[in-house]
Amino acid sequence: MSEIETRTKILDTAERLFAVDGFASTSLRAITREAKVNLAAVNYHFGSKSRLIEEVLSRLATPLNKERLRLLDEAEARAGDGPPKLDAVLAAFFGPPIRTRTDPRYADNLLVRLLGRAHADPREEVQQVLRRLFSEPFLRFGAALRRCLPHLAAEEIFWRMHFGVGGMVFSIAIPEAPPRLAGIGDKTPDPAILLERLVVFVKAGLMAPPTMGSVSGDKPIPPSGGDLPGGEGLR
Amino acid sequence: MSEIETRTKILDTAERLFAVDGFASTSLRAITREAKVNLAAVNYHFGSKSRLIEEVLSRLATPLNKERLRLLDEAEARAGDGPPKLDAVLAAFFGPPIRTRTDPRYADNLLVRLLGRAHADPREEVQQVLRRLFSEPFLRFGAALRRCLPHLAAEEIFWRMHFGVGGMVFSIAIPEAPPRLAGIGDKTPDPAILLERLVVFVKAGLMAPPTMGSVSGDKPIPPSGGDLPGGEGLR
DNA sequence: GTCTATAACGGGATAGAC
DNA sequence: GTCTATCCCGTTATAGAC
Repeated sequence: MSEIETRTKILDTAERLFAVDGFASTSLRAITREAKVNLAAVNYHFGSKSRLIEEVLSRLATPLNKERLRLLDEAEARAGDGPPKLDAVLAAFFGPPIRTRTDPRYADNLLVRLLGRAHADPREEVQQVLRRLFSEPFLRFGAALRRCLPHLAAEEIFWRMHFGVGGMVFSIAIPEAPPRLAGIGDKTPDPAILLERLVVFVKAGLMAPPTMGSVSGDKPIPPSGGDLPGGEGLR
Repeated sequence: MSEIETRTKILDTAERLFAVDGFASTSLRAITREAKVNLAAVNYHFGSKSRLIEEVLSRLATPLNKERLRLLDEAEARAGDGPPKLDAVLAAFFGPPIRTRTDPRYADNLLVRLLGRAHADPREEVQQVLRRLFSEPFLRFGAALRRCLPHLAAEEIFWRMHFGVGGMVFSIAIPEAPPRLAGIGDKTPDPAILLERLVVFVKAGLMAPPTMGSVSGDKPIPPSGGDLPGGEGLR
């Protein structure tokens, strides 16, 4: 068996198992057993489990980011000198990951689930990889959104976008809880419909009026640290 | 040392470590070391790590649910026979977990972080516990929201609520990624402000027009919102 | 009830034959 | 490059002393 095949088989299998069971619960033994390769091959090709995780993530992030940025570029080009359309920006961001379901390799939302696992992983090494892979596209989308929503502080856009990412990750990527919780049924609905629901939801959330002041019922704490507006702020 | 003290010390320490490092990455050794109790005490008092996790979760869920439902009852009482106010319902749902930061035991958003870890955990046993603990309150809030938003299909409300929960969990509960990703700085902002941002965001999302694919017998959304490039996207 | 000691197991990593 | 065999460690769990 050629070296490349082995490497790829490991990556493919690891990707699937990581997405379904999480990184911590997936052992190298399970991966190599399913991939029908030898246990030692992982360390030979990747050096360690950590670096295998890193490889898996960066292999999927590269085309994903490219596609997202391509769509964003298109949206900005269509808008000329003005701000791009909010719908187009959101579709460029949320569309590519969700549409990967049409790729047979990523059936069952494998890619989005994997992203969810990574985002939820507490280990600093995983978080580092995520920052390395996604910081730049995230910043570009942040900039585009600021142009769409000039009345909002950059910090507010940032957090609202994070709520949206959280929504995607939690509802689609980590499908354990949602479907059964409320007795709606066992099956996750068609991802295309979820995408539409999500974009509608996030768009409305982004277009909400700026946040100011504190929600009733919460008594503020002596301001030793954080203060409301601006503060540490944005560049 | 009394039996109760030991048990409680284990619960307190486990809670903190689980919240910070996740369930899988926290060993019983780490817990007993920090709690200054014997390793075997965990198995003596709880039987297994799984049941310790269950205990930790149910200990925090009980008062949390009680408070949430109390606030919901109040909101419904204030509304008389009409539907409760949407703001009040959302504040009843999101407020209690976030406000736990004023409890010194849950400083640093420990409670919400723990909820996040649990929701993101792939293990069926953990998901079972979550369903057991949170199904009933979740259904009650779902019913209240349906009364606030009678034009939305129950399924749509359900998913939008999940997006909101995802937003909370991902942005507040799992703080590894957000603050640093976009160069906004290292510190998580004041949770009171986050709560308000979140409520504003979720409220707007809930009040968005129905999604096109929804089963509610309603008018389709304005088509200006639905253009998702990429063809495959929506049906 | 609590702790010491250890069992029983599975994990990741590695040396060395081929 | 690949595989076999093995190492060493940390894990949960348990048996038995106190």
